[in-house]
Amino acid sequence: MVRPTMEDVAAKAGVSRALVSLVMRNSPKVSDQRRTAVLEAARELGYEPHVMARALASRTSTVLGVMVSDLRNAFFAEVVEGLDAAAQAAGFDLILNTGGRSPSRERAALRSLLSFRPAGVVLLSPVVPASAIEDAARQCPIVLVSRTSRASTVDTVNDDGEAGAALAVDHLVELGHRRIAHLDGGGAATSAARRKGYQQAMRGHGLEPLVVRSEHTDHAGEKAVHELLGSYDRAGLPTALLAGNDFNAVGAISALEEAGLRVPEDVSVVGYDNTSLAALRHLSLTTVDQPRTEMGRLAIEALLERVRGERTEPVRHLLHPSLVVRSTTIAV
Amino acid sequence: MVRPTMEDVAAKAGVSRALVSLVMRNSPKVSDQRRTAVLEAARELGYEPHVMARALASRTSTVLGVMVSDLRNAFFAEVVEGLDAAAQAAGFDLILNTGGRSPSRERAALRSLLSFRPAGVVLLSPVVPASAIEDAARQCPIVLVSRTSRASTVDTVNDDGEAGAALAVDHLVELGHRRIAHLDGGGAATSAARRKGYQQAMRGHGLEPLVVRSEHTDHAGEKAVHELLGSYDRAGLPTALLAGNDFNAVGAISALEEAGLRVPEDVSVVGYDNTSLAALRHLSLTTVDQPRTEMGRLAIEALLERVRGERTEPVRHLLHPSLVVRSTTIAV
DNA sequence: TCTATTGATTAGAGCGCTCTAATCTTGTAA
DNA sequence: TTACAAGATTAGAGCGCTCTAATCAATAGA
Repeated sequence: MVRPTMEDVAAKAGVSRALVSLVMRNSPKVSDQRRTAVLEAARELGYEPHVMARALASRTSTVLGVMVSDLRNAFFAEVVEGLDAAAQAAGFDLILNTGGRSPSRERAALRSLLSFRPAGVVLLSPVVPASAIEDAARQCPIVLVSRTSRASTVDTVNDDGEAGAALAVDHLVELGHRRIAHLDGGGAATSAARRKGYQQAMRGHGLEPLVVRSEHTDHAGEKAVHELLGSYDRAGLPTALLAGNDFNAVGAISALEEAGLRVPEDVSVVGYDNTSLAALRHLSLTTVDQPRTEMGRLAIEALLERVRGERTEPVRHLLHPSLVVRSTTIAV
Repeated sequence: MVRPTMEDVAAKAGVSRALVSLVMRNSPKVSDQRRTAVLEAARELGYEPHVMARALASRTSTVLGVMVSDLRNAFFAEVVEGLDAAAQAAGFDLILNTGGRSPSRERAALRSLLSFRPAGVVLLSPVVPASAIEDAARQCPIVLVSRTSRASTVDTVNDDGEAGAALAVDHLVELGHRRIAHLDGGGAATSAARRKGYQQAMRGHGLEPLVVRSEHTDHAGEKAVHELLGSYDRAGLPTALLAGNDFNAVGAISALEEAGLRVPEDVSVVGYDNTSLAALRHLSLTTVDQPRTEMGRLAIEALLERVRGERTEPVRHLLHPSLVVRSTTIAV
């Protein structure tokens, strides 16, 4: 289990440790002859540079911290995939943590990430207070995904939830719907924008908004529909629902079908996020797509710009969502 | 962005660096008076030990590498959650990579993990050849999840796919089904065991196995059902399907319903993995549950046993799956 | 009073690397 | 032949920490 060091490679190749270091960093100022000899020795010994020692000596890190609230949520998992792809492409490695939507656990997770002295940290929909984020930003560049910030030291990557919700409302109105309810995402960081976009779009069409408080789970979606069913008779029921996210939409669909209402014939349903769930032929959910891979890419990009000192002004990426029309929406 | 070091804390507290080191490691041989002073100084400066420097100096790592083939698969994402929880509890951090089911990318990912000199590495359903894994095992303890190995240097954590498939078959037979087809998982590492368990269970019940080649995606599930529909007339069609995993099952259900067959009235369907997908009320898929959190926990435990030198013999965890009966299976 | 003894503290080397500055080689121009 | 520039190589300090061994202080025993 004891791995060779640069010293071993140097001895084997008959050169100095410094020369091996130069070769390992692809320095151009090494003769071809020596380079070959060093590479050969390294290969024979199975030598690979020790990333941590390198980080310590060079005072630069190739590690990026990622805190994700919950990997079980397909949306987050897919953003992490995007982060990973972008990080790998840039030669960075991710150290990953989950915070479980608990402020105290998130705090510990963040502290743990920072103790690696990472080049930067990505926080995926964190629930810690803004002050904790600003404290962290004093230690290394921070990018927030799916959460906004006013601090000039942190960058943010979000989808334009207002636009996304409006997209969905426009689509439904175009299909002739007029009674369109929104199942609100509750405490989720993205809820406010989606709700606002919904309300504005409704009013823009001269329609009355109807917001039902809910959460980003399928169970909450069911409950919200039950509430609606309890409050309205069949004729007064909304003909379309804009759910807070895909999970919520699936729950809503369940409850509707259980109540004998067909989707989309009786009620149209639109989700949000376009998770892999929505794409399943079996569900074929009309939903608003957030470009997750792109979000991951932009987050890494923003981080690296700060790392390289290319920028000190904050950047606020507001990605344009797009509507993916599938089978859960239909003309009224 | 320049963070305080142990030296700074020592200066502020008026003690030596070594003493600060002792305090940071909770050594009992420090007087209460000094401990308080050091802790106070650390707090004021916002000092946190540098994990990498610590790793280098102590020649021990608190980092565990994790390579996951694909985070989009909810099963893997949930195992990673389990790994993270167990690692956090033991004071370890995860560095995470994706390999994208490509041997070359997995190789690079693994190399990248090893260059951190981690205490151990967890490989989640890797597709690299066994030799690459054994090479890695020469550098640090390796645990394989959802993949078997004969090497005495690597530990494995798997669910008992044979037992799981048999559980499903038994359930279906008990419901009166006799024509039960299996949609095979193709190249996936877990496929062979599930197929074997299915075949043995079928023969055990005096039934003829029928294996349809498929993959672990919903699209492949649809295709497999189309094949079945093309090969059998309505009367000869299997009355039950055991899919390779949940995604595959969902695809199969779609195709069945599209063909005018109701699930479960006409055809019962059983999935595998019990991903969050299966639990959605809307699908309510009968499926075989793998204890993912437990798998993550056992993987970390096995790793740490090797790290601590408590064990050199390989361990082969074969977890007992359980059947979760929901709404996609019914008596014939 | 002097020496053990115990517990608390610290000096200093070293982990595996990078980086600056110094040194060693060549080739070339005068 | 000498001087010098340019390129190739290396010595050595240092990154922030741990760890061993040494030192120091305070108490106890003779």
